[in-house]
Amino acid sequence: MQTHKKSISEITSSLRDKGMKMTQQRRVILDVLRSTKQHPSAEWIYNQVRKIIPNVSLGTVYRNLNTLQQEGLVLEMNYGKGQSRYDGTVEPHYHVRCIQCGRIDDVEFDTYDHLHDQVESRTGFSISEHRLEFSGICPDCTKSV
Amino acid sequence: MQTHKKSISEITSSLRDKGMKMTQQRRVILDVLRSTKQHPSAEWIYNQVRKIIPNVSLGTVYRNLNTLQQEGLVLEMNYGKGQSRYDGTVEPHYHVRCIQCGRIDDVEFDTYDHLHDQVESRTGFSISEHRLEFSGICPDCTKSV
DNA sequence: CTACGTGCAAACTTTTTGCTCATGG
DNA sequence: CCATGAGCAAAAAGTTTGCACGTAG
Repeated sequence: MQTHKKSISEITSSLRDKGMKMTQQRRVILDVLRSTKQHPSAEWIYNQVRKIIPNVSLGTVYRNLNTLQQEGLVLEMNYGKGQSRYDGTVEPHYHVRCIQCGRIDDVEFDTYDHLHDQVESRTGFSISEHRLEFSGICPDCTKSV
Repeated sequence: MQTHKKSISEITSSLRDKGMKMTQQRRVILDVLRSTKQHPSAEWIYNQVRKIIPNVSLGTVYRNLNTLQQEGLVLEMNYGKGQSRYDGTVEPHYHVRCIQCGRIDDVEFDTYDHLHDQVESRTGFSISEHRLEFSGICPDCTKSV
Protein backbone atom coordinates (compact mmCIF):
# COMPACT_ATOMS: atom_id res chain seq x y z
CA MET A 1 0.00 0.00 0.00
CA GLN A 2 1.18 3.53 0.80
CA THR A 3 1.39 4.48 -2.84
CA HIS A 4 2.31 7.92 -4.05
CA LYS A 5 -0.43 10.52 -3.80
CA LYS A 6 -0.63 13.42 -6.19
CA SER A 7 0.47 16.67 -4.59
CA ILE A 8 -1.92 19.56 -4.24
CA SER A 9 0.02 21.54 -6.81
CA GLU A 10 -0.14 18.69 -9.31
CA ILE A 11 -3.87 18.53 -8.73
CA THR A 12 -4.26 22.27 -8.97
CA SER A 13 -2.68 22.39 -12.39
CA SER A 14 -4.58 19.40 -13.72
CA LEU A 15 -7.80 21.06 -12.56
CA ARG A 16 -6.74 24.31 -14.21
CA ASP A 17 -6.26 22.47 -17.51
CA LYS A 18 -9.95 21.66 -17.35
CA GLY A 19 -10.97 25.20 -16.51
CA MET A 20 -11.56 24.32 -12.86
CA LYS A 21 -10.31 26.32 -9.93
CA MET A 22 -8.54 25.20 -6.79
CA THR A 23 -10.47 27.22 -4.25
CA GLN A 24 -9.58 27.41 -0.60
CA GLN A 25 -12.65 25.31 0.20
CA ARG A 26 -11.77 22.62 -2.30
CA ARG A 27 -8.22 22.40 -1.06
CA VAL A 28 -9.19 22.18 2.59
CA ILE A 29 -11.87 19.53 1.92
CA LEU A 30 -9.34 17.42 0.08
CA ASP A 31 -6.70 18.00 2.77
CA VAL A 32 -9.08 16.99 5.53
CA LEU A 33 -10.11 13.84 3.73
CA ARG A 34 -6.56 12.89 2.80
CA SER A 35 -5.22 13.40 6.28
CA THR A 36 -7.50 10.95 8.06
CA LYS A 37 -7.38 7.21 8.17
CA GLN A 38 -11.06 7.16 8.92
CA HIS A 39 -13.48 6.93 6.05
CA PRO A 40 -15.66 9.85 7.06
CA SER A 41 -19.11 11.09 6.10
CA ALA A 42 -19.71 14.41 4.37
CA GLU A 43 -20.91 15.84 7.65
CA TRP A 44 -17.77 14.85 9.52
CA ILE A 45 -15.69 16.47 6.80
CA TYR A 46 -17.92 19.54 6.99
CA ASN A 47 -17.28 19.85 10.72
CA GLN A 48 -13.53 19.54 10.27
CA VAL A 49 -13.48 22.06 7.46
CA ARG A 50 -15.48 24.50 9.57
CA LYS A 51 -12.61 24.64 12.03
CA ILE A 52 -10.57 26.24 9.26
CA ILE A 53 -13.26 27.99 7.20
CA PRO A 54 -15.99 28.68 9.76
CA ASN A 55 -18.67 29.76 7.32
CA VAL A 56 -18.24 26.99 4.76
CA SER A 57 -21.54 25.38 3.82
CA LEU A 58 -22.48 21.74 3.75
CA GLY A 59 -23.62 22.19 0.16
CA THR A 60 -20.11 23.21 -0.79
CA VAL A 61 -18.73 20.10 0.86
CA TYR A 62 -21.12 17.89 -1.11
CA ARG A 63 -20.50 19.74 -4.37
CA ASN A 64 -16.76 19.38 -3.96
CA LEU A 65 -16.86 15.76 -2.93
CA ASN A 66 -18.82 15.06 -6.10
CA THR A 67 -16.43 17.07 -8.22
CA LEU A 68 -13.39 15.43 -6.69
CA GLN A 69 -14.95 12.04 -7.21
CA GLN A 70 -15.48 12.76 -10.89
CA GLU A 71 -11.87 13.81 -11.14
CA GLY A 72 -10.85 10.48 -9.61
CA LEU A 73 -9.38 12.09 -6.51
CA VAL A 74 -11.84 10.68 -4.00
CA LEU A 75 -13.95 7.55 -3.59
CA GLU A 76 -17.50 7.36 -2.32
CA MET A 77 -18.86 4.32 -0.52
CA ASN A 78 -22.44 3.56 0.44
CA TYR A 79 -23.52 1.22 3.17
CA GLY A 80 -27.05 0.69 4.27
CA LYS A 81 -29.27 3.70 4.37
CA GLY A 82 -27.13 6.13 6.32
CA GLN A 83 -24.66 8.65 5.02
CA SER A 84 -22.13 7.99 2.31
CA ARG A 85 -18.56 7.59 3.40
CA TYR A 86 -15.59 9.05 1.55
CA ASP A 87 -12.05 7.85 1.02
CA GLY A 88 -9.11 10.03 0.02
CA THR A 89 -7.06 7.01 -1.03
CA VAL A 90 -7.89 6.15 -4.61
CA GLU A 91 -5.19 3.59 -5.16
CA PRO A 92 -6.80 0.12 -5.29
CA HIS A 93 -7.34 -1.36 -1.85
CA TYR A 94 -10.02 -3.19 0.10
CA HIS A 95 -12.08 -2.41 3.16
CA VAL A 96 -13.35 -4.08 6.28
CA ARG A 97 -16.37 -2.61 8.02
CA CYS A 98 -17.77 -3.09 11.50
CA ILE A 99 -21.48 -3.76 11.34
CA GLN A 100 -21.81 -2.59 14.94
CA CYS A 101 -20.08 0.80 15.09
CA GLY A 102 -19.58 1.54 11.39
CA ARG A 103 -15.80 1.79 11.60
CA ILE A 104 -14.09 1.14 8.28
CA ASP A 105 -10.45 0.10 8.00
CA ASP A 106 -8.28 -0.65 5.02
CA VAL A 107 -7.13 -4.22 4.42
CA GLU A 108 -3.58 -4.79 3.23
CA PHE A 109 -4.05 -7.19 0.39
CA ASP A 110 -2.88 -7.82 -3.11
CA THR A 111 -5.64 -6.81 -5.47
CA TYR A 112 -7.50 -9.23 -7.68
CA ASP A 113 -7.36 -7.33 -10.95
CA HIS A 114 -6.76 -10.55 -12.86
CA LEU A 115 -10.38 -11.43 -12.18
CA HIS A 116 -11.50 -8.74 -14.61
CA ASP A 117 -10.77 -10.92 -17.62
CA GLN A 118 -12.73 -13.81 -16.19
CA VAL A 119 -15.69 -11.56 -15.40
CA GLU A 120 -15.57 -10.01 -18.85
CA SER A 121 -15.70 -13.33 -20.62
CA ARG A 122 -18.47 -14.65 -18.40
CA THR A 123 -20.72 -11.60 -18.47
CA GLY A 124 -19.88 -9.66 -21.61
CA PHE A 125 -19.40 -6.55 -19.51
CA SER A 126 -16.31 -4.46 -20.00
CA ILE A 127 -14.99 -4.17 -16.45
CA SER A 128 -13.25 -1.08 -15.20
CA GLU A 129 -13.00 -1.77 -11.48
CA HIS A 130 -14.10 -3.92 -8.60
CA ARG A 131 -14.70 -3.50 -4.90
CA LEU A 132 -14.18 -6.08 -2.22
CA GLU A 133 -15.50 -5.36 1.23
CA PHE A 134 -15.50 -7.53 4.29
CA SER A 135 -17.86 -7.00 7.18
CA GLY A 136 -17.94 -8.22 10.73
CA ILE A 137 -17.22 -7.00 14.24
CA CYS A 138 -14.22 -4.84 15.02
CA PRO A 139 -11.85 -5.53 17.93
CA ASP A 140 -13.30 -2.73 20.06
CA CYS A 141 -16.88 -3.88 19.63
CA THR A 142 -15.88 -7.47 20.34
CA LYS A 143 -14.46 -6.39 23.70
CA SER A 144 -17.43 -4.28 24.73
CA VAL A 145 -20.04 -7.01 24.41
CA MET B 1 -25.26 -21.36 -8.59
CA GLN B 2 -28.97 -22.22 -8.67
CA THR B 3 -28.94 -23.33 -5.08
CA HIS B 4 -32.01 -24.47 -3.26
CA LYS B 5 -34.31 -21.73 -2.08
CA LYS B 6 -36.52 -22.14 0.94
CA SER B 7 -40.14 -22.67 0.00
CA ILE B 8 -42.80 -20.18 1.02
CA SER B 9 -44.29 -22.73 3.41
CA GLU B 10 -40.94 -23.35 5.06
CA ILE B 11 -40.55 -19.60 5.45
CA THR B 12 -44.08 -19.20 6.73
CA SER B 13 -43.54 -21.65 9.52
CA SER B 14 -40.15 -20.28 10.50
CA LEU B 15 -41.72 -16.82 10.69
CA ARG B 16 -44.56 -18.21 12.77
CA ASP B 17 -42.05 -19.65 15.24
CA LYS B 18 -40.95 -16.07 15.87
CA GLY B 19 -44.46 -14.75 16.26
CA MET B 20 -44.46 -13.22 12.79
CA LYS B 21 -47.22 -13.58 10.25
CA MET B 22 -47.04 -14.42 6.57
CA THR B 23 -49.38 -11.79 5.22
CA GLN B 24 -50.50 -11.61 1.63
CA GLN B 25 -48.36 -8.49 1.17
CA ARG B 26 -45.26 -10.13 2.60
CA ARG B 27 -45.70 -13.20 0.45
CA VAL B 28 -46.24 -11.25 -2.76
CA ILE B 29 -43.26 -8.95 -2.11
CA LEU B 30 -41.03 -11.95 -1.59
CA ASP B 31 -42.48 -13.72 -4.64
CA VAL B 32 -41.93 -10.71 -6.86
CA LEU B 33 -38.35 -10.29 -5.71
CA ARG B 34 -37.56 -13.98 -6.01
CA SER B 35 -39.01 -14.30 -9.47
CA THR B 36 -36.86 -11.69 -11.16
CA LYS B 37 -33.26 -11.88 -12.22
CA GLN B 38 -33.06 -8.13 -12.00
CA HIS B 39 -31.92 -6.61 -8.76
CA PRO B 40 -34.77 -4.17 -8.37
CA SER B 41 -35.41 -1.08 -6.28
CA ALA B 42 -38.13 -0.87 -3.65
CA GLU B 43 -40.17 1.23 -6.04
CA TRP B 44 -39.97 -1.32 -8.85
CA ILE B 45 -41.09 -4.02 -6.45
CA TYR B 46 -43.89 -1.74 -5.27
CA ASN B 47 -45.13 -1.30 -8.82
CA GLN B 48 -45.09 -5.03 -9.46
CA VAL B 49 -46.87 -5.80 -6.22
CA ARG B 50 -49.53 -3.21 -7.05
CA LYS B 51 -50.53 -5.30 -10.06
CA ILE B 52 -51.61 -7.98 -7.60
CA ILE B 53 -52.54 -5.92 -4.53
CA PRO B 54 -53.56 -2.58 -6.03
CA ASN B 55 -53.75 -0.63 -2.78
CA VAL B 56 -50.52 -1.85 -1.22
CA SER B 57 -48.43 1.01 0.11
CA LEU B 58 -44.80 1.81 -0.50
CA GLY B 59 -44.29 1.94 3.27
CA THR B 60 -45.39 -1.67 3.50
CA VAL B 61 -42.91 -2.63 0.82
CA TYR B 62 -40.09 -0.94 2.71
CA ARG B 63 -41.18 -2.39 6.03
CA ASN B 64 -41.28 -5.88 4.60
CA LEU B 65 -38.01 -5.59 2.76
CA ASN B 66 -36.41 -4.60 6.05
CA THR B 67 -38.08 -7.43 7.89
CA LEU B 68 -37.14 -9.98 5.26
CA GLN B 69 -33.59 -8.69 5.29
CA GLN B 70 -33.35 -9.17 9.04
CA GLU B 71 -34.65 -12.70 8.59
CA GLY B 72 -31.88 -13.32 6.07
CA LEU B 73 -34.31 -13.85 3.20
CA VAL B 74 -33.31 -10.83 1.15
CA LEU B 75 -30.17 -8.78 0.52
CA GLU B 76 -29.95 -5.03 0.21
CA MET B 77 -27.31 -3.31 -1.90
CA ASN B 78 -26.44 0.36 -2.10
CA TYR B 79 -24.76 2.05 -5.01
CA GLY B 80 -24.13 5.74 -5.29
CA LYS B 81 -26.82 7.98 -3.96
CA GLY B 82 -29.89 6.55 -5.65
CA GLN B 83 -32.26 3.90 -4.43
CA SER B 84 -31.23 0.72 -2.71
CA ARG B 85 -31.45 -2.44 -4.77
CA TYR B 86 -32.69 -5.75 -3.45
CA ASP B 87 -31.75 -9.33 -4.19
CA GLY B 88 -33.88 -12.38 -3.47
CA THR B 89 -30.90 -14.71 -3.79
CA VAL B 90 -29.15 -14.90 -0.46
CA GLU B 91 -26.78 -17.72 -1.30
CA PRO B 92 -23.25 -16.26 -1.65
CA HIS B 93 -22.59 -14.85 -5.10
CA TYR B 94 -21.05 -11.80 -6.72
CA HIS B 95 -22.36 -8.97 -8.84
CA VAL B 96 -21.39 -6.97 -11.88
CA ARG B 97 -22.96 -3.55 -12.33
CA CYS B 98 -23.23 -1.29 -15.36
CA ILE B 99 -22.15 2.22 -14.45
CA GLN B 100 -24.16 3.54 -17.41
CA CYS B 101 -27.62 2.01 -17.07
CA GLY B 102 -27.46 0.56 -13.57
CA ARG B 103 -28.13 -3.01 -14.64
CA ILE B 104 -26.86 -5.58 -12.16
CA ASP B 105 -26.13 -9.19 -13.12
CA ASP B 106 -24.88 -12.09 -11.08
CA VAL B 107 -21.41 -13.44 -11.75
CA GLU B 108 -20.89 -17.19 -11.68
CA PHE B 109 -17.84 -17.56 -9.55
CA ASP B 110 -16.48 -19.65 -6.74
CA THR B 111 -16.60 -17.58 -3.59
CA TYR B 112 -13.56 -16.46 -1.69
CA ASP B 113 -14.58 -17.41 1.81
CA HIS B 114 -11.07 -18.58 2.58
CA LEU B 115 -10.02 -14.92 2.64
CA HIS B 116 -11.92 -14.41 5.90
CA ASP B 117 -9.13 -15.98 7.95
CA GLN B 118 -6.52 -13.78 6.33
CA VAL B 119 -8.58 -10.65 6.93
CA GLU B 120 -9.25 -11.62 10.52
CA SER B 121 -5.58 -12.08 11.31
CA ARG B 122 -4.60 -8.86 9.57
CA THR B 123 -7.30 -6.63 11.01
CA GLY B 124 -8.46 -8.22 14.26
CA PHE B 125 -12.02 -8.02 13.01
CA SER B 126 -14.21 -11.06 13.27
CA ILE B 127 -15.52 -11.40 9.70
CA SER B 128 -19.00 -12.65 8.94
CA GLU B 129 -19.27 -11.94 5.22
CA HIS B 130 -17.79 -10.18 2.23
CA ARG B 131 -19.05 -8.61 -0.94
CA LEU B 132 -17.28 -8.48 -4.26
CA GLU B 133 -18.71 -6.27 -6.97
CA PHE B 134 -17.37 -5.52 -10.39
CA SER B 135 -18.37 -2.46 -12.35
CA GLY B 136 -18.07 -1.47 -15.96
CA ILE B 137 -20.17 -1.18 -19.09
CA CYS B 138 -22.75 -3.80 -19.99
CA PRO B 139 -23.03 -5.33 -23.47
CA ASP B 140 -26.13 -3.27 -24.35
CA CYS B 141 -24.55 0.02 -23.35
CA THR B 142 -21.36 -0.85 -25.22
CA LYS B 143 -23.36 -1.28 -28.42
CA SER B 144 -25.34 1.91 -28.07
CA VAL B 145 -22.34 4.25 -27.81
C1' DC C 1 -59.72 -13.00 19.88
C1' DT C 2 -55.54 -10.30 19.71
C1' DA C 3 -50.94 -9.28 18.52
C1' DC C 4 -48.82 -8.29 14.37
C1' DG C 5 -49.17 -5.99 10.03
C1' DT C 6 -51.23 -2.50 6.79
C1' DG C 7 -52.58 1.96 4.59
C1' DC C 8 -52.07 6.56 4.68
C1' DA C 9 -49.82 10.69 5.30
C1' DA C 10 -46.64 13.22 7.65
C1' DA C 11 -41.94 13.40 9.20
C1' DC C 12 -37.16 12.64 8.73
C1' DT C 13 -32.46 12.18 6.77
C1' DT C 14 -29.37 12.92 3.31
C1' DT C 15 -28.16 15.16 -0.81
C1' DT C 16 -29.00 18.45 -4.58
C1' DT C 17 -30.02 22.84 -6.56
C1' DG C 18 -31.36 27.89 -7.81
C1' DC C 19 -29.92 32.20 -7.01
C1' DT C 20 -26.92 35.99 -5.96
C1' DC C 21 -22.49 37.25 -4.60
C1' DA C 22 -17.36 36.28 -4.23
C1' DT C 23 -12.87 35.07 -6.10
C1' DG C 24 -9.03 32.44 -8.49
C1' DG C 25 -6.23 32.74 -12.37
C1' DC D 1 -12.13 40.79 -15.67
C1' DC D 2 -15.34 36.97 -15.79
C1' DA D 3 -16.32 32.16 -15.56
C1' DT D 4 -16.20 29.01 -11.93
C1' DG D 5 -17.33 28.31 -7.30
C1' DA D 6 -19.44 29.60 -2.60
C1' DG D 7 -23.13 30.55 0.73
C1' DC D 8 -27.72 30.20 1.89
C1' DA D 9 -32.03 28.25 1.99
C1' DA D 10 -35.42 25.78 -0.23
C1' DA D 11 -36.45 21.52 -2.57
C1' DA D 12 -35.84 16.88 -3.91
C1' DA D 13 -35.21 12.02 -3.19
C1' DG D 14 -35.49 8.07 -0.49
C1' DT D 15 -36.93 5.93 3.59
C1' DT D 16 -39.16 5.65 8.11
C1' DT D 17 -42.87 6.15 11.36
C1' DG D 18 -47.37 7.22 14.19
C1' DC D 19 -51.89 6.07 14.27
C1' DA D 20 -56.25 3.87 13.51
C1' DC D 21 -57.93 -0.05 11.26
C1' DG D 22 -57.52 -4.92 9.31
C1' DT D 23 -56.39 -9.83 9.51
C1' DA D 24 -53.58 -14.23 10.13
C1' DG D 25 -53.39 -17.86 13.08
